[in-house]
Amino acid sequence: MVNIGDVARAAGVSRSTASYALSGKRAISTEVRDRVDEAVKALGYIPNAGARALATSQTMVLGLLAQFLEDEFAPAMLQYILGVTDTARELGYDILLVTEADGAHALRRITDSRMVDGVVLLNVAEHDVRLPALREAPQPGALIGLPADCAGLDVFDLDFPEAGRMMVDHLHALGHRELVLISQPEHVVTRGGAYVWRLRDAALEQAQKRGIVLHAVFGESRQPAVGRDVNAVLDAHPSATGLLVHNEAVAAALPSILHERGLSVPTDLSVVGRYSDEFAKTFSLPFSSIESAPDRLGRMAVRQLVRRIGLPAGREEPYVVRFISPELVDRGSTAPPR
Amino acid sequence: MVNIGDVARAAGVSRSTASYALSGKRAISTEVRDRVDEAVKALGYIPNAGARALATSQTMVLGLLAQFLEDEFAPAMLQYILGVTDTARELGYDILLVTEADGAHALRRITDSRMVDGVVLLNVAEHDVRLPALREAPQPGALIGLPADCAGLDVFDLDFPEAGRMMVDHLHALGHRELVLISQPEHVVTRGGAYVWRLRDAALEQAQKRGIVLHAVFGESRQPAVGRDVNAVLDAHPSATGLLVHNEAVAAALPSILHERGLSVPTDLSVVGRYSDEFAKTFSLPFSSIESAPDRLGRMAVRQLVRRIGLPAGREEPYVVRFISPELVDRGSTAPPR
DNA sequence: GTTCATCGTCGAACCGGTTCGAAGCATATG
DNA sequence: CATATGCTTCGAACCGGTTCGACGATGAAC
Repeated sequence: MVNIGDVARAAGVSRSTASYALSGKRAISTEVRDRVDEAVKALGYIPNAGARALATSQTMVLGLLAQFLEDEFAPAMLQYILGVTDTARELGYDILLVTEADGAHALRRITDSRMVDGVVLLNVAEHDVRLPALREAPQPGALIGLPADCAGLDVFDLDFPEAGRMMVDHLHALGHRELVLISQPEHVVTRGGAYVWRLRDAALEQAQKRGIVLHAVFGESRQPAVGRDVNAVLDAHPSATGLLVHNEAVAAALPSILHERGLSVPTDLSVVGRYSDEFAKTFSLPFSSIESAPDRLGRMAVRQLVRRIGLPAGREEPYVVRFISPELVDRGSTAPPR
Repeated sequence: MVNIGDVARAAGVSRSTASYALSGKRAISTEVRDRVDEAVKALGYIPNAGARALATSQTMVLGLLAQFLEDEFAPAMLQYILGVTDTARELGYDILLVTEADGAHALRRITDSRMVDGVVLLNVAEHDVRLPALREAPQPGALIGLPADCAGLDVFDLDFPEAGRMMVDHLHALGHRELVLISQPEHVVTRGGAYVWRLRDAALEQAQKRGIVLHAVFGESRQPAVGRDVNAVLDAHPSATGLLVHNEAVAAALPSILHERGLSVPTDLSVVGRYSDEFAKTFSLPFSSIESAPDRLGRMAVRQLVRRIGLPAGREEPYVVRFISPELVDRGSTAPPR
């Protein structure tokens, strides 16, 4: 393989001069620079990443730690991953994707061996076991998902409480007085998915504030349990006129279920969901919903991470915790109750 | 950061001895080995990946080139990715995930800079532009998806022609004599997704051989076009008694569509799909289908790639093209026609 | 009591970049 | 004419591992 020595020889200069000509870190005569550029092209020279990493202690690679937990909706994850990889590439970074079950161990491995310049954590839990490892790591990290303790970390997430309030207010304003909220399965919550609680608590509080009834239940995430469960919920609350769905599997199954029950939307029942735009498009869900914009979160996290990596040693900017505001996309699935 | 020199000093030996003690490539007294192991633990030593890559010209990283093409079903991709990452990790490799639009360029970048020891290509097209770049690369590569020319590459794919024949034969055996096949959108094919053609051609041929009628059409992949299109297809072939669905978006939309038309499965219409098991579970599709087992393909590709990486220089084993046999999972959506 | 293997360890070189200090040279300055 | 200045370029050291050749010590063989 051709190395910088070959380039230097072909251009008739020393290795250091070739290096400076390419990096532009010192003044080089245009004549020499042209000769070096020519040699690079002629020989097809591409710097060796390992050698460069060793010399500069920069790998231009970011770690992306995704954990695929059972009973969480996997396809949604892909949107985050794409947001992260695309943005990273725009900024000159590649992505090391880690899906190991033992996230803390994997994190230590890639940070301590200096394979990456920084790390993005996906699907962060309330008390995420990866956080202690990340805080000890020599590289900075950014989180997608809000944990209990954000100290020393940049955190990005959807404003779930606000999403809960918006869903309630939207239906309240239309005149609804009894609603049902179907959340993710309860074991998603106990495992640390606090976003479920945050939306739910805020929705309950807002309902109380508005003086309306909100039945909050946990849904299933797999068929055939989903169908049975949703039917049971609807049977249990026959007078409810609005449905809030914070559960992709339930949302996906809902059109068929309502059809079977002879209910039409929004005449018989108003429905508001909470899932990504991409999800709605792919599965043709006709429900108004609060977008979660996973690609935007990925983009923000990488931007901030790269900014922090670029900070001169010693200088530490304040860490940010940033929530994106929920937006309700109207697909015509809500109306005043009958 | 602690390096091997620190370990050597703590153990009272030379750097080379410490290295040999850790790698086991030369005989070392148990006493020294224990002292070195102790020092490693006490100092928390983890070798620098860049330095090791430079010295050994092995990075223990595999490149994974995924391309997210418009109008192809993205969530399916995730299953491949997981099969690849999990298997790679089992074999000691990490994964560099590349999703750049210009795949050939990205491939050259990561191979020529020696960031990876090998490459897995996902979603390979009939005349994939990445293949010339891969053939010139110094590292081996494995493909998931069958291109026109497999020379010098290990290739893995589902046996799509056999899948097409199985779908036809299954319904033919039940007594059906007029079928409709809905494939992926036509522009997926023209862009190089030859698997669509391979299944379709084999199905048509098999239908002819059995002496039955098969109407082969291309479906849409996005709502609301999917719904309109499927309804039009059903209207156009009112006497067809069986439906073959090689299109995730159509499969996902089908339950609602059939419900609206007042058709029940399998009494009025028999349906056979072709999608992954995971897809069927997540979206509660009640259709018998041919599994594509994306995780198994990912696993096979990585296994073979790692085997080839381990081959001593100069020795070249014959390249393999391996198809996994389709399996029809019966979910009770087929029956003799009325 | 030499000679010869064998075993365990060390020093030095190497992988391929980057970067620091210094040196050569032409030109401007006193 | 001697010195200062700025612009280019070079040599050498360094990043942190691995690996080759050599060397001293120990025990066996003759």
